[in-house]
Amino acid sequence: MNNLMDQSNKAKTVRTTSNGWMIQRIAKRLNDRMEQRLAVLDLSTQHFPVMMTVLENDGLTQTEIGGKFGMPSYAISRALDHLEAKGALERRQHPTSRRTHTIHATEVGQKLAPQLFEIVRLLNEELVSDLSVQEREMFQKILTKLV
Amino acid sequence: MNNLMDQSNKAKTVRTTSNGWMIQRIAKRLNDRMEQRLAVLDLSTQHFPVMMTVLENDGLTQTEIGGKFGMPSYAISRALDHLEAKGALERRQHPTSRRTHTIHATEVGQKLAPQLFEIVRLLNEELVSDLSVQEREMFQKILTKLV
DNA sequence: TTGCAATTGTTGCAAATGCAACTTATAGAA
DNA sequence: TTCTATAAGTTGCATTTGCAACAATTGCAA
Repeated sequence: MNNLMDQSNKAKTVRTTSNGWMIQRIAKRLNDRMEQRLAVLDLSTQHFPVMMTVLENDGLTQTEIGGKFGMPSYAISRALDHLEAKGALERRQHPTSRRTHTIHATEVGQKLAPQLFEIVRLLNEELVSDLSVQEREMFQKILTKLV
Repeated sequence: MNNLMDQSNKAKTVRTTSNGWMIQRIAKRLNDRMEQRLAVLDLSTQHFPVMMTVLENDGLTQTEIGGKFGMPSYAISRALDHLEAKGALERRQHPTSRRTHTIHATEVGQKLAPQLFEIVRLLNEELVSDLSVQEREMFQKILTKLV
């Protein structure tokens, strides 16, 4: 009986102090909000990092894109299918390798950029709205260390 | 042309400074490791919070469990199906409401508790292993504020 | 020069998930 | 007392995702 009280207390301690659990909670909330805002642009959080990576580096291969943030090739392929279908990106034949594509933003894709940046800015602002300036600086420093 | 350089630089800035993006990266890594460790116990990250909630509060209804951490009823139902099938939890008839269940940990479920606590402890330790004591304290304080 | 292990990317299929419709039951307004 | 809106929970179905098999291609060791 005392042992069950121990377990109950431990479970409560996990819920209230586990950094991992809190990060998951926060990440889920962020992801849900991100999905909402991206849906308006006919995008999802699967498309977003691909789009952003190509906006930063025009001409990467699919393997390189996936390598930038750990997304498997089948998911890259599917995200590109969607982004290509909506005219935001295009696959081009690699100059020297017939089995490889290079991925390029189109004008449509470039026009998405400011909207994506704005979504990011707003969600990040909302995320830290209750933190002091010092806490914000420390938070970013720590996150940078953990990534 | 200059505008494309701007967008490329902005995309890079997002990648390297966005708290939201970094949180998503960290959360994904944590989730992946959690899935790995839970798989050994024939559990997933969908089952974990349900199990932990019941270990903390024996006898909650499904609606109450879902309300604790924002999990929809159909997902609670499915997680309970699995946990019940593996003998870790049991649904009981609510004493005064025929359409409601109360959820209880079984002995099998209670035996899972120390293993779950240990998984949490190890992953949390690994998470902050590169942080100083001061950074760890600040990090937890900030996360508690953001949740 | 040749052969094969590895690479790049795609896709079929099974499993998981999101959603809405559904059933049974109940609280409370009329 | 009766009726209905809401509640608790389940599940069918469409969509998404994970995985592994696959085709075409290439780099490099033998």
